[in-house]
Amino acid sequence: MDSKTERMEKIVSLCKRRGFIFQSSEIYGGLNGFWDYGPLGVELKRNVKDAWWKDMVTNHDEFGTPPGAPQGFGMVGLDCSIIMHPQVWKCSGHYDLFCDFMVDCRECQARFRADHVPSSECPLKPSKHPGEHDKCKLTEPREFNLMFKTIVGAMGSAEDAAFLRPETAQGIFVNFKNVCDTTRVRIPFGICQVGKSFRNEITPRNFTFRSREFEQMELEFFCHPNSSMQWYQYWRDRRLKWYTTLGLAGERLQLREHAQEELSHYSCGTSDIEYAFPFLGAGEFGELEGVAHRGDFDLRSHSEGKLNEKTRPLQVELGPDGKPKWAGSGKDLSYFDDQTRERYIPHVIEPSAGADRGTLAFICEAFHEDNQPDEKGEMQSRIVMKFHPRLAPIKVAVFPLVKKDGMPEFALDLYRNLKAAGIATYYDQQAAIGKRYRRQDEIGTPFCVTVDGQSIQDQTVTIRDRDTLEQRRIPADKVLEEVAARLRA
RNA sequence: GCGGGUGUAGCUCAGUGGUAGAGCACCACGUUGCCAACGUGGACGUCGUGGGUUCGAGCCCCAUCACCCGCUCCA
Repeated sequence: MDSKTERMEKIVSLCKRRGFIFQSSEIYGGLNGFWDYGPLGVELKRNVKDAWWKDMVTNHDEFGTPPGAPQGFGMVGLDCSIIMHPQVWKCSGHYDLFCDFMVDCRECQARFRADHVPSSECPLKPSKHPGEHDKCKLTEPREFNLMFKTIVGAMGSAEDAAFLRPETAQGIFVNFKNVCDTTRVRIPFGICQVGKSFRNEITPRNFTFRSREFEQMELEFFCHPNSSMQWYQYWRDRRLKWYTTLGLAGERLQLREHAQEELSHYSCGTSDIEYAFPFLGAGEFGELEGVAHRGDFDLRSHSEGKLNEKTRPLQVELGPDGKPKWAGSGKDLSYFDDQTRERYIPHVIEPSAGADRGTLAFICEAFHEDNQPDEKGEMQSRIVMKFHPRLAPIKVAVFPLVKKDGMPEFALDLYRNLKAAGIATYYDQQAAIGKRYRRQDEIGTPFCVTVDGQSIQDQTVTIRDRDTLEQRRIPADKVLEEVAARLRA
C-alpha cells in the first residue's frame, strides 16, 4: 500500500470537499503553482497568521523578559508594499541571483549558469566542459526569471520594470530608519511583517507546499553584534516551541542546524524548522521556517551598496569601473545607543516562516482517521481534523437535538450569543445528530453544543469534545465562558 | 526542463466505438431522537480543454492544460 501518496490524496480531497483549499482558477483548468483558500481555509490560515501576530507583536510585553531571552525587547509591526524600488533587489542580492542566464543541454538534460559553463563539467564527459563534447546540444543562454517582473505605469516600457517582492524582509530593512526615527524603539527590538511574496519556482509541487505566490510571516530582529548569537539561539528555540504549542508533534517536527558549509558566507548560523509532510519520503522533512543569523549584511548593503557575500570581512562588491556594482541608498543605517554613546550597525536575526506551509503542516498534522461506535455499537471509520482550538476554523457548533419542541429557538439564541461574543460558531439542525457531529469532526470543530428536551426545562446543554467524544452537561449561560477558557488553554 | 501515470456528478470511482452510470455527499417532506438511521421525492455532467478520425467518440489519434510519481531545480 502506498500509504504516503494515499494519505496525501485523502488530505487534498478533504481540503477540496470541505472548502479549505481550491486550485486557483479551477474552472479554467487551474494554474500551476497557485492556490485559493475556501471559506474554511481562509479562517484556518487567518488563525495561523493571527496566532503568529498576537504571539509576536500584540501580546508582547516589552517591559518583561520572556523565558530564555537575554533581556527585555520591543516588537513592532509593519506592512509595506509588494512592489518596491528596483534598487532594493539589486542591493539585497536577489537581482543577481534571480536573473541569471541559464543554458540547458538537450542531450544530457542538465542546466548550467551561463557564466559558469567554462568551469562546469559535462555530465556525459566530465573531462570536458558543457558544449565541448560531440553530443552536447546547448541552448542559447536564456534569462531565468526567478522574480516576477512587471511594468510600473500605464505607459511604462521595459525601463520601468519592477519586481514583485520575493520576500517581505527587504521592506523591513529599508524601513529600519523610519521605524527607529518614529517609534522610540531601542535595540534590541524586532519588526514583524506578514504578507504575500512571489517567486517563479522552477517546479511548483506538493500541493501548496511549493507555490509561486505565497505568504510569509517574517521577523527581523535587530541587536548588538556582541549579543547576536544569544539572540539567534533564543529565536531559534522560541520559534520551534511555537509550532509545538499549536499542535505539531515532536517526532514529525525538527530543528535542523545548518552545517558550516551550508551557511551563507556572512551568516554565523541558520536553522530550519522542518516538518515531516506526508508527501515526503520516510525520514524526509520540509522547511516551515528558517531562522537565520544575517549579521549586518542587509543594513550595510542598503547603505553602502551591495556587499560581496564571498568576502570576509564583507566588502562592497565592485563593478568593472571600480565603483559599487549596485549602489546603496547612501543613507546611514547605523544605530546610536545614547546610553553607552556607541554607534554601530545592528546585527539581524531573521525567523522567516511560510504561512501557507505552516497552514499545510497544521492540516496534515490534524488529519486523523479513527473508528468510533455508531448507534448500534458497530465501529465506523470517521475522519477528524484535530486542530488546536486556537486554529480551528469553527470553534463551536450548536445543534438542537431535534427540530421541534422549542429546541431550534433555544439553540439559535445560544448561537447568536456566541457569535456576538466573537466566537466562530456554526448552527446545524439538518439530519440526525450523529451525522452532524461527524460533519463537525471532519472540519475540526473542537466543541459541539446540543440543546435537548431537558435544556428547555432547566437551561442546561451538553458540550461534546471532538477528540474524546465526552459530553458534559453545563448551564447554557456558561457555554461562552467554557469555550473561551478552552481556547486559551 | 525531462520521463511515466491520471483526468467522467461536490467526493470516490465504473463505463474498451452505439441512450451518461453507481455509492457517498447535498436539498425538500415525513419518521426517528445523542454519535455517518429509514422512506419518498429532488437537484447536480462543457466526460479537463482544443482539434482530428468515424455514419457515430467518454472510449481511437494529435496538441494543450492541470494534478500525482520519479529525475532536475529550489538563490
